[in-house]
Amino acid sequence: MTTSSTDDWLSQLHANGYRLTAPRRIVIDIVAQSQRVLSPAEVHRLARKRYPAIGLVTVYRTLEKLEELSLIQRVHQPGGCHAFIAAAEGHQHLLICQQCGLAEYFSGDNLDPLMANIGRDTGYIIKEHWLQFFGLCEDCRK
Amino acid sequence: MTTSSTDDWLSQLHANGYRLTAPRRIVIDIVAQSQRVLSPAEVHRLARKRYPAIGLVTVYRTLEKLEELSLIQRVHQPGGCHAFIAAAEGHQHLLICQQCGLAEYFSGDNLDPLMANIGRDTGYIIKEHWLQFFGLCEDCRK
DNA sequence: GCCTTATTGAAAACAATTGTCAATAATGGC
DNA sequence: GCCATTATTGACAATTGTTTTCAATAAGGC
Ligand SMILES: [Mn+2]
Ligand SMILES: [Mn+2]
Ligand SMILES: [Zn+2]
Ligand SMILES: [Zn+2]
Repeated sequence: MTTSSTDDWLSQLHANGYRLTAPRRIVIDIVAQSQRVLSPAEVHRLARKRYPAIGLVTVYRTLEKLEELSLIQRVHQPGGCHAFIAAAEGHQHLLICQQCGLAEYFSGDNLDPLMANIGRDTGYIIKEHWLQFFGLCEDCRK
Repeated sequence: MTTSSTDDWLSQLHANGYRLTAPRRIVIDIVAQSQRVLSPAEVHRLARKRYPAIGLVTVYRTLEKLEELSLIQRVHQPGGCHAFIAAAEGHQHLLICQQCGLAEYFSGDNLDPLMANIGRDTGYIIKEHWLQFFGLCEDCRK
């Protein structure tokens, strides 16, 4: 429980007037260090290994604050939309392993011309876009 | 309750051994004719205007069958992922109005080179992609 | 260290969805 | 058209995921 992003998140929470408690530190460390998307229930399961008394409600409340501070983002998948992962710096998109949830950010989509065309053709003002790739990570390809 | 796609969906249900009942016909007509994404509760509200006795459960069950036959697809949005809309023919993506839910399909993304790059760089086998645009439709721009 | 007040965990409340079941009605065969 | 079979319906209960309530606890500024 002592790497860069964990401490950074803790500082940001503290800077926003939130208190740094033991259960909160653990939830934050788990999510900040995870390379894969995690649901609240999964975070809870992992957190209990380190702090058996922690309640699922505390996990929800901590995730809520992290999302509010844009430190994490919700991840939508065909199977459900209840997972979270550390937010990207800047504009990036996710590539997610369908098997294990391992996630990587990428950038470099070139959607502006397409959005311009579609906007013109449909009369919509396009404000936002979602792009996500799904596949199998190196390990899960076997 | 008598346009092309409605009748087509009814035939397909029938062809798959499902019975054509009054409540089912109404749910199907509502979803088949809708230009905007609808949640189960919204479908239920609309359906009750035509068939007051219809239960929400019947709406869920009908949507389930329509999804199973790939006649509708679930729509994910920042605010929630419980909406449905008529499925696209072929590979297309959605542009959705953030205000009223009016939806249009588009195609023409050119993501193959990007997917090839990302796949090579990360070691993932990319199997699927999601792309969605969000904005304001002509009416909702005021 | 002390005091204020945010935070915690347990339990209850909510909301969305799914399962159970007896009554009803669609369908295919006659 | 009429019947028997059996899928479907709606009311209600059960689940699941999430939020609220509340008294007890413990951060953190002083
Ligand atoms: Mn982009
Ligand atoms: Mn595409
Ligand atoms: Zn994997
Ligand atoms: Zn609109």
